[in-house]
Amino acid sequence: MAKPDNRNTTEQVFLDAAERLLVEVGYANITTRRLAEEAGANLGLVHYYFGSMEQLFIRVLERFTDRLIERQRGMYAAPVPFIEKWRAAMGYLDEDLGSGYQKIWFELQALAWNRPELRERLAHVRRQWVATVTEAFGPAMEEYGLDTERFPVAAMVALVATFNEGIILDRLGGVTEGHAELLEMIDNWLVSLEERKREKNKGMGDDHASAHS
Amino acid sequence: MAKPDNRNTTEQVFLDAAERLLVEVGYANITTRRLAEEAGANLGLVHYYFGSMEQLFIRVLERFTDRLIERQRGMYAAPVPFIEKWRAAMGYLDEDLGSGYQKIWFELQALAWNRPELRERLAHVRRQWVATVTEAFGPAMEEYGLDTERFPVAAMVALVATFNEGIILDRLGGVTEGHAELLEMIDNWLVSLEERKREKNKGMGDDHASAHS
DNA sequence: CAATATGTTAGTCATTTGTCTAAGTCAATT
DNA sequence: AATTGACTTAGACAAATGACTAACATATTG
Repeated sequence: MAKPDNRNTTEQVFLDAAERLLVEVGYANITTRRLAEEAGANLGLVHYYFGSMEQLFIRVLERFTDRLIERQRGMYAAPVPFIEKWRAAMGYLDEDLGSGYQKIWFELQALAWNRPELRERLAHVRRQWVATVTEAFGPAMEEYGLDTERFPVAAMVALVATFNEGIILDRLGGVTEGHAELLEMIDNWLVSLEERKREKNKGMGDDHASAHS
Repeated sequence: MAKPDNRNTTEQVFLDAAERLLVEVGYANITTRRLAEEAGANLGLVHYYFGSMEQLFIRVLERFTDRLIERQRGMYAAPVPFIEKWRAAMGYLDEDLGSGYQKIWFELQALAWNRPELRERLAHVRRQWVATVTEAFGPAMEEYGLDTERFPVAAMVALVATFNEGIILDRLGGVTEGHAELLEMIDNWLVSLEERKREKNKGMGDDHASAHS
């Protein structure tokens, strides 16, 4: 298959094929032969590169989660207003559905429910995700003047994390009812918070707002 | 196995065994032989009663969702204050985790991602769930004096539905961080809404509040 | 060029899989 | 007690599975 390059290439070909099959048929229906066929490679190579299907799935998970965290970090670290980060994040909901990212992600989760080894890594990813979002939420909530006594940052982050997962789960099941209303409600709320913030800033010296353009 | 009773008994024995295996090993690791062993029944009976594993899973899903919807309906139809319904619903989050209900439920969902036939039924259950919750939320939000223009009932129901699913998903992966804070935040909020309601009622004639005890 | 490490192929192996059948058991009805 | 029908059993079958190996090809290095 991948003659010109080093060992890494064929390995990636297998991981790519595995991701495609996760989208198409789910983890339970992936066999060594099916994987080899999808990768356009020989059956024996699966054993040569990964040793077993179990190890292959671990590699798929590692590569996938690395990319996921990197993207998440990049998005929230960008120097743009919070509402734009939010909209970018919500945009991924649609984008990732079409690309099959979410199917891969949730197939790996379902696989991990029955493999303690994988669960550990999943939990780790989730912790990094929460940490990243928390870093963005803390300052944003302060800017917006939200009462973090009544609405702790940890609670808000947990709310966002869970309802995001729920939305994805719904969509994988073909359900979209209520999603648009929900996202619109939140967006409207953020817009009102932005407006309130701007008025407040104006109240105590508007040199900050006007000095920019 | 189940000699004394009619055909129904052995069938239920298989369905019970299937649920137990869904909890223990997941749908992907259930084979006809393993199922028969778990049920303490003969291998051939699987074919006799269900024809195939596919059909068996359909029966498991049907029985399970029927019970789920019935419970949900009963809970929200009870003539108690909304906050009590809410607390009962949140109580199920812990209860169902211990009993394995959530594992069964999500294994069936994961199975359905790759079986259009099952997806249909899942979506149907979800619609009934939303309908039931909406019936309880509409009146409650009105009582609490929430602005349903800014916070549409459909959006709030979708929020609750999705974050619930997300919490369950987290817990199946062994993650519980932030959940307590989130549930506490919501509970506090509901308590404050209850108080506000009581004060408002007092303001416009307190015969309603005092005439009770 | 020879030697060596790396990558690939075709094919084998023992198990396990889902499905199906023919023979058997047993209780209720006639 | 014989017959009927529902229920159960042991066993068989082809097909598919994961794991593995010995031989071959290729590229890299000395």
